[in-house]
Amino acid sequence: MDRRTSSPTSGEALLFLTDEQLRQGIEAMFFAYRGFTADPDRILADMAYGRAHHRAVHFIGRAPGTTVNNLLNILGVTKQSLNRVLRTLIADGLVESKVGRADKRERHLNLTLAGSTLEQTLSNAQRARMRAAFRDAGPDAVAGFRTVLEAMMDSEMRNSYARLKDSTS
Amino acid sequence: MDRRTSSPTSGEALLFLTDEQLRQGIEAMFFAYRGFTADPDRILADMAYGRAHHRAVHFIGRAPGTTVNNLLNILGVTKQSLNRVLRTLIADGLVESKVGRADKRERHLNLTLAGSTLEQTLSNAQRARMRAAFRDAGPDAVAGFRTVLEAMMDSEMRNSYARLKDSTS
DNA sequence: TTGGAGTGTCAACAACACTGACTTAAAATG
DNA sequence: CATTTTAAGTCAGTGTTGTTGACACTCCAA
Repeated sequence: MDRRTSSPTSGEALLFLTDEQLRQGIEAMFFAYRGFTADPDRILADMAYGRAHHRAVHFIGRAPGTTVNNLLNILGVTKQSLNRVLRTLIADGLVESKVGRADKRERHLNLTLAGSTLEQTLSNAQRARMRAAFRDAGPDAVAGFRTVLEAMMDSEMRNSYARLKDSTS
Repeated sequence: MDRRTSSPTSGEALLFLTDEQLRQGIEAMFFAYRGFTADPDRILADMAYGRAHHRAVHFIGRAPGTTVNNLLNILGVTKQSLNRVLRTLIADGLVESKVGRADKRERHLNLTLAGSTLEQTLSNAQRARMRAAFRDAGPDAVAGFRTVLEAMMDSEMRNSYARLKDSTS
């Protein structure tokens, strides 16, 4: 109905919060995410792997030696779902699982050389698009992009994100 | 191509294009998209519908009277996949399909009252999060957010996005 | 020693995507 | 007018990724 339903009393300052602006933001997220995953998906389509494998390989590469439980929290899926993916990755020699030293119940996950190669291939494809987008948009836009995305996360996800971010900064 | 790289010696100006910065952008997209879909997903989980129904209802509401083919292009799925979703939505009385006047091969899709209600419910949930994120981040960050997302889209998606954007601006 | 945590596995199922093949109807084209 | 193309719908089969629920095993800690 009315596009500027946000708050008629707040004046010009909040025009970026109208329903129409929000809807455009929503649609931008939808279309951009498709681009975001398109390149790795194309590579994976030729293999017996999917997006879930990409995610697992990405975060194992990012946090070497991580435990299954930690990965579970980052990925936000059930252990059964992750296990199916991990099993194939381990069977295919892309990931190795080592029993923990301190706590032998835990399994520590690492990429093998082959796993690291796959991770690089996928990352390079995804980074190329991100780099082009960042370059076209410029540093100020990139800062805003990150700020909004961070504000959009659930708080647990924001914690995971911050932990990963700080681990290599 | 290169709008920002006019300083060929790179240096400070391109620090936002390091692999580490790109990786953080990638992870921000991943975590944020989870938040982005979380609220509507929770609502849909209690019904017999999923994310695909949400998307269909969203874009039919956004472009009333759209044809099946147009929706197909926007959503980027096969007609079999879309048809499965549309069939249930039509059967449940949320969407109505009318034979085209000019071209009788086409079907024009519109939300019924019930469909519009569902769309509002889902949109409100998703907009609430987007609004909070936008408000926290501020107008400049939002502008940057939109700029980067647009640069990340495939060109066909960018066209769809622009067409929708202009249709209500 | 008992209870609980971390892990792994089996089975069943659902959502959502895909391909391929086919039909119907209508429009467009020669 | 005959042929081809387009729009939509359908049937059948398949694959990936997610879910529950149930159960076993190992190990840590009270």
